[in-house]
Amino acid sequence: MSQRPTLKSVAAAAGVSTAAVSYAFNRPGRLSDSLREHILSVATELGYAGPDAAGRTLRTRRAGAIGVIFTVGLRYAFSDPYALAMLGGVTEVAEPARTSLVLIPFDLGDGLGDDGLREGLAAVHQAVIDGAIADGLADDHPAVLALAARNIPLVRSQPSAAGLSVSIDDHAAGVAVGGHLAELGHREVVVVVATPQPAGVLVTDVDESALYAYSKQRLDGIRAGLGPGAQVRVVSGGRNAHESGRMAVAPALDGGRRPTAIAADSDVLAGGVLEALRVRGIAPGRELSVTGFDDAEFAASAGLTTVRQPVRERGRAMARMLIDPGCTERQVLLPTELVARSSTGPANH
Amino acid sequence: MSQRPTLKSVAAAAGVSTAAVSYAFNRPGRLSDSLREHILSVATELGYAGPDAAGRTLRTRRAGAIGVIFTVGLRYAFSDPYALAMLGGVTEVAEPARTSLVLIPFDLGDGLGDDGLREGLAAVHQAVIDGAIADGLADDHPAVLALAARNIPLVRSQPSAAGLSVSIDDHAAGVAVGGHLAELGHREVVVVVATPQPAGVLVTDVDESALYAYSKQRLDGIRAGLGPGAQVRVVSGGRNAHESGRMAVAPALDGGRRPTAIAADSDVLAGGVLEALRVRGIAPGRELSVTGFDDAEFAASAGLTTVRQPVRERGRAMARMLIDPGCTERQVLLPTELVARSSTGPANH
DNA sequence: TTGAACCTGTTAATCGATTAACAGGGAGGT
DNA sequence: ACCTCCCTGTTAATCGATTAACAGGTTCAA
Repeated sequence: MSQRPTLKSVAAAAGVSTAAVSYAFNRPGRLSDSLREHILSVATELGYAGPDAAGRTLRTRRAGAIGVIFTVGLRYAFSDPYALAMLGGVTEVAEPARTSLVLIPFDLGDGLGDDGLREGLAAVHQAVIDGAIADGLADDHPAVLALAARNIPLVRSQPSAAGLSVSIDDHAAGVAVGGHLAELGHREVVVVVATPQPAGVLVTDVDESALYAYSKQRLDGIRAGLGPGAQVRVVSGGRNAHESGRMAVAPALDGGRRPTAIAADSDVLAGGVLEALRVRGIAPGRELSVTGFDDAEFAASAGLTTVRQPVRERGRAMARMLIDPGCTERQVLLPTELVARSSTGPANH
Repeated sequence: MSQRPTLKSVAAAAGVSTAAVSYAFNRPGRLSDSLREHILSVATELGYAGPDAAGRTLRTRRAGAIGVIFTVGLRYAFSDPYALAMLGGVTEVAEPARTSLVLIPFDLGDGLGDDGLREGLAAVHQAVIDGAIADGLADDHPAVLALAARNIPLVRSQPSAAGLSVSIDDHAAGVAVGGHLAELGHREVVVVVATPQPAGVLVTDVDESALYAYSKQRLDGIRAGLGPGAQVRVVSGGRNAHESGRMAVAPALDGGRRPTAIAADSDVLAGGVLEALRVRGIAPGRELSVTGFDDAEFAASAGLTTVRQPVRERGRAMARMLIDPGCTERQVLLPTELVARSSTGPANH
């Protein structure tokens, strides 16, 4: 008696078939007005608010939601300008389509046991979604593999054989940065990247095979753009955050030969680098060149040389692929553009 | 044959019961190692990635996800500092609990027909969640009603008879603002609020019954704090955004008698107000007083008098109520504090 | 008068999984 | 020799809904 009301119990109480109740909620017009009203009134009387979401999703095989997973821990996403712009783009498309956004956490933890891994990916398996977006994760990342194994459409941020993707040419963008620095005469460059570690965990001897996929490509591009003979060191201050960039400056400058340029993997990191330089009284562009990535809002006013990419449009395109049935594109390549500003200058003053 | 594999088909292929397959994935140890491995290998062979989320959710009645709905259109949330701080707090609790966050869009549209309404709330009904958070919406808002009718726990941002809530005393905070202004001698005050309209839609003659619940309370508080005889006008520039605050200044100053203070409903709005004053060459605090709400990060450096509230903690507390089984609190009241800075000063210079 | 077409409502199969209850067989204790 | 307990695996009920197919009754035109 005190059970939660269901379609069935409403039908019983109203003296009709379950089909009728279902129609009353989902297809007004399929029933006579009088019966529909009767059913609806019985429903409210019983405190029945409409068909249960789980039951309906199982039956119709439609969840009305798309999932999103990130490189960055979910709790940091809300302070990461890149992630926010991306999500904003996704929402622009999802909201008018009445589609919910499911932000899915995952935690690979330290225990690498198979079961521990499945545990950390519980939310990825559990998420009730019609499709998913994986941003920044490599194709062989466990969370991406888990998502790909579920037979739902998956949009990646790098082109992947025959799969859906929205990407930029990270390697070419890296070449542009490297080429720009090479033209200015830079031969000693430190690259600052984000890694999955918490912010503030400094890694000077970065294992390049463990880099985020996009970082690796940009790095290779920078090396190619700089040409042979250039010295490139990689430093990380943890996740993609202002603080990480700040922390990375000390090991960049103090260890061994001093670089003439620092190339950061994002504008947020570059912002931290610039701040650290200011504290040390080093003039960006004159004494030391700095580059960023993304062309975030503050980059222009900070005079930061960076690679512009249409982040918001990226989110839109990714969502479109999942939501718009008329969308036939499967692999979108977005343009990038090097924007030279005052934070870069000649290596030999 | 080309069907998506299911628990049943895997069981058939492996020559075992469906129960065995289920246990293989969910309860290692319930089966002998040999059988488990056999099942798992058959599963991978068939391309079966594990139990289907929809089916499992229906059976277990657990979704592993909580929903969030906002006052602000979802696509704006990602640029609203308040919303971001709130979401950040929610995530701090949800992520370690491997719980997904479902951002639910809703659209009341213009057509007020019953069916149109149900249509606009489709995502609210459809969302597969274990509980939900409604922030900023009044108890009688259609989206909140729809959510409340689903028999899942709902956390509101205002105390509501016997329901879960995490709130601040908006009225008292308003009184604090009003009292502060009254002490300084202000008798003509313009209150700037956010309304559901898009940014940039100016409303000078605000219908107070249509205000967001929290706005209404703060407004009443401000009136009470100012005491009898004070003149209060309400202006809105649309949704909670910098731009809205900027737009609101013209009608605030130009219409009729000139106020000596502007009280904004959020720091973001206040930021817009300050900018507009700067353009007009009016000195905040000396010629015209300005107050905000929230104590956002930039408020201190901008010298903005505001009401501090622990937004992040609010998100955490809301999430805890839904996720932590050991959480017994049902109605949490968070503290607020008036922070007087340089943007307010005596009315009679 | 005869169908055709439409309106309403029902029957019953199905979506994909979980888990209490049960049962057979060995191990081990007395 | 007998009883109990543990280990593995199965049976079968159930979670809450959707919808193709069908059927009885009207309506209406020819």
